[in-house]
Amino acid sequence: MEGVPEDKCTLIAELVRVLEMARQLETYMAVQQQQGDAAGGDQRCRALVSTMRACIDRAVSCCAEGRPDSPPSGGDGSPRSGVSDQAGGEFRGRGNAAGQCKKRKTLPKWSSQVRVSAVQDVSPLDDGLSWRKYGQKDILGAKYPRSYFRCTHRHTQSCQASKHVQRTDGDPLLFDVVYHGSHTCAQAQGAAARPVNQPAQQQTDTEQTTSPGFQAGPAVLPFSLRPASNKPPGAHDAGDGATSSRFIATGCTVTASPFVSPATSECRIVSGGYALGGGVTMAGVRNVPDVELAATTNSLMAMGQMDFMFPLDAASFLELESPASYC
DNA sequence: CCGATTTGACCCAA
DNA sequence: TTGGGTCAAATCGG
Repeated sequence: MEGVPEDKCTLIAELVRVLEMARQLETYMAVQQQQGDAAGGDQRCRALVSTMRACIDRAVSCCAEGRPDSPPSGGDGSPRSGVSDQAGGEFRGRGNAAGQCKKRKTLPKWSSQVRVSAVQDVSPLDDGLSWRKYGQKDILGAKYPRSYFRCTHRHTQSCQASKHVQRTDGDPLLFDVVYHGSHTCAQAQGAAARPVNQPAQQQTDTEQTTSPGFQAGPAVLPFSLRPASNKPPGAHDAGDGATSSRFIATGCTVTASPFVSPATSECRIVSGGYALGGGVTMAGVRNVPDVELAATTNSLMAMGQMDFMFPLDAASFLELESPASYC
């Protein structure tokens, strides 16, 4: 976080280029639509896409190479978000008589971004697992409070999983979801709880196709967005594996939410955990192009428009983005 | 009555 | 000292 290393400069440059191209692409497409000029525009679009991919490729390479020193804020990753809920979280905490955890232990963590179709529509945030809200906090500089969830079975099954959810400032429809630790409870055993950063977990493919089905039931709406009525009825061990893990299994960027409302919702994994790489923090990985850009709305939102095209080349492109490959 | 949510207070890392 | 993360009592709802 101090000086900007060369790698990062390159990275930034590449990202800027991609951004610019995205804008151009957007413009071309808009023109196409108006003029019905499919031929010429199409070629230009292809060229742009190709170049963009190359840029992203280089950017990802930069990430990978710069990784060793990438833990930007402190060795263990984000300094603030260090998690204290580890196994046996019960004995942590104030007073901490046990005193066995002087330092907050950092669990593997990864984040995703979830876009909802409407402010009150938080169903895409349901990852199929049962979470219990244990806190909410206003975050300095953030418009919206951050909600804290932990696995419902934390005490009964010592499941360490927890997650933080927060609306992004720029886009109220976009949520930042940060997962800490992986589910070890029974509901996760089935299929769900695999950390999204475990790409080998290919069991998600089936879920993908069934996504609407498992969601059909009462959705978990663990957010305070909703009116006072609490307790989402469907929040228990659905065991329906529909979790964030599916995101990662298919790559980092998934458009058209695999979850509930594919039409409008959108989820994307922002980062891989550093469990694999042993040091890459989310902050570091957030440099992944489409991710960061998507999170940063405003003028950068042009990238958001591009999402639809990534899946076209998803195979190769996503490989680059697979957290395991560089995290 | 039981389990989930809310919310103020506390703990701890930076 | 500050602010993020967590605890736990109070409250709510089925």
